Amino acid sequence: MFTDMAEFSQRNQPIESRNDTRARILDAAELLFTAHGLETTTLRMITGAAGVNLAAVNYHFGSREALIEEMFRRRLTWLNQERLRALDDFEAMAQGAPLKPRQIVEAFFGVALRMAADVNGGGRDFMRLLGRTYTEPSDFVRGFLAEEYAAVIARFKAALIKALPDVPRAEILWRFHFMLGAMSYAISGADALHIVDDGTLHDTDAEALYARLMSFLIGGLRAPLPEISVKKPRYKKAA
Amino acid sequence: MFTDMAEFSQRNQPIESRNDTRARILDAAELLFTAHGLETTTLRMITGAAGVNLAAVNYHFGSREALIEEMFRRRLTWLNQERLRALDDFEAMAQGAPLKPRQIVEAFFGVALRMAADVNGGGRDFMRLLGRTYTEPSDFVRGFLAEEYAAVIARFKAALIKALPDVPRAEILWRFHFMLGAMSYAISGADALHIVDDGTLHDTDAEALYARLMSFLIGGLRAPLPEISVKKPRYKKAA
DNA sequence: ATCAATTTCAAACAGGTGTTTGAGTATTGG
DNA sequence: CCAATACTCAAACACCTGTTTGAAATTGAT
Repeated sequence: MFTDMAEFSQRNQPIESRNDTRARILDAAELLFTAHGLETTTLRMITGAAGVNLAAVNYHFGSREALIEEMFRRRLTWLNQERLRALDDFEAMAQGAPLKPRQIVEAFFGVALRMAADVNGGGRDFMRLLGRTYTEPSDFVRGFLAEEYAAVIARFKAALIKALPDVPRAEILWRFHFMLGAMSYAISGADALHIVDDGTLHDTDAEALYARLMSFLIGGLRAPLPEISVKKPRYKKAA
Repeated sequence: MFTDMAEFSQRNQPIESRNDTRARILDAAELLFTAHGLETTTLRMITGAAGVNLAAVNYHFGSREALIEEMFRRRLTWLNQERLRALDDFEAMAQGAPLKPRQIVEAFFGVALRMAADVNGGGRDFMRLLGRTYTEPSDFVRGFLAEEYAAVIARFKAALIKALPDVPRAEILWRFHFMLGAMSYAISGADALHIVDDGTLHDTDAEALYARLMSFLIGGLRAPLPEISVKKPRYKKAA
C-alpha cells in the first residue's frame, strides 16, 4: 500500500514529538482508518504500518476504542478552537453588530477546509475521515463527537440566528445541517467524485475547492425560504 | 408536491413475494445494515432477525457481499428508473428546450426524497444507508454503486449543462456533488441532527424537509460563480 | 405414492479479531 | 552503580467471523 513507510512517517510529523511510539501509532491509525474505514482497520494493520508491537496499542491507549477517540480528539479540539478563534475575531471586529453570514460560514467551514487542504500535516486524511464519521451509526464515536462539538455548534448557531433575524430558527438549523453535508462530500470528493466524473474533472486544488464550496454554501444559506415554512399549530402529539 | 403517499407506498411495495426466505433476509438486512452499518452487521444478526437459518444466506445469495449487492440493487435500479422517468417527462414537456434547473433537481433529488419518506415500504431505511455508503471506502460497494449510477449521472449531467450554458462544466459537476452531500445529510438528518439540535427541532415531516432541501439546493446551484473560477494554466505536474 | 429436486438445519471449520500475560530489555532517578 | 520504573516483545487467550458440509425435511410433478 505505501511505497515507503519511513518516508511517510517523516513527512507526517506534527502535533506530538515524533518517533515516540504513541505518535507513530496515532499517525498510522489516522492514515489507515481513513483509507479502509473505522471498522475494517485492524490493530495489526496499524501496528504493522507503525512498526511497533501489537501490544503497544493496549499499553499506550488502553483499548482500540480509546485509540480512536484520542486520534479524533487531538485533531478535533485544535480544529474547533481555531473555529472559535476565527469567530471571536469577526465578532470583535463587528463590535456587537450581527456578523455577515459569509463571515460565519467562513469561520466554521473555511477553517475546516483549510485544515483539509493541509496535506503535509495529515489534516487532509483526517478531514476525510471526519466527514464520513459524522453520520456513522457507531454509538461511541457519535458520543464523543457530539461532546466535542456541542460548545462550538452552540456558538455558531447563535451567531447565525443573530445574523439572520428574518429566518426562522428551524430553517437555520436545517440549512446548517445541509451545509455540513455539502462540506463532507466536498472533502471526501476527490475520491468519491469518480462516480460523477467522466475524466474531465481532476482539479483538486484546495483554493479552487474552497471558493467553489463557499459560493455554494452562501447561495444555499441565503436562498428564498420555502413556501410551506409556516408552521402547523404546534400542539403536543397525543400519547 | 407529494400527491399521494399511500399510492406511492403501494407502487413501491413488493419487489418480491414477501415471506419468501430470500425476501425476509433482504428486509432484515436492510434494516440492520442501516442501524449498525455495513461492516459491523453480522450474518448471524441478520438471519436471527429474519428467523431463518444461518446457512440460508450463503445458499440463496452465495456470500455476504452478494447479499449486500442485491440488497442495494433491488432498490437502486427502481430509484434510478424513476429518476429517469421523471426527467423524461420534463424533457418531453419542454420539447427540446433546456429544462429549468429546478426541474432537474426535482427529478433527481425529489424522487429520492420521496423514496426516503416512504416509511412503510422501508425506503427510508434504505436511503439513510445509501447516503452513508456513497463515501464509504469499501471497494466492492463503490464498484457496483458506480456501475449502477453511471448512466443516470450521465443523463443528469447533460441536462444540467444544457440548462446552465453560462456555468462552466467543472462548476456544475462540483455543485452536483455538493448537492449529493446535502441530500445525504438531509436524509440521515433525523439521527445526526441531535448534534446540531438543542431540542427545539423535531420536525421530521417529509414534506417540510422536501421543501427545505429544495430551496437550499436551488440556492446553491444558482449561486454566483466563485471569482477564482478562471483556471491556472493546466500544465502537468512535474514528477 | 414415489422419486427427485429444492430448501432447511445443526454442527463444524479455518481464520482473524481485540486483549492479556509474563518474561525480557531500556531508561531513569537516587 | 543500582534499584525501580517504563516500555517492548512473542506467544497465547477466548471469542467471533463468513463459509462449508452432509444429513434431514419439504416441496412438486408424474
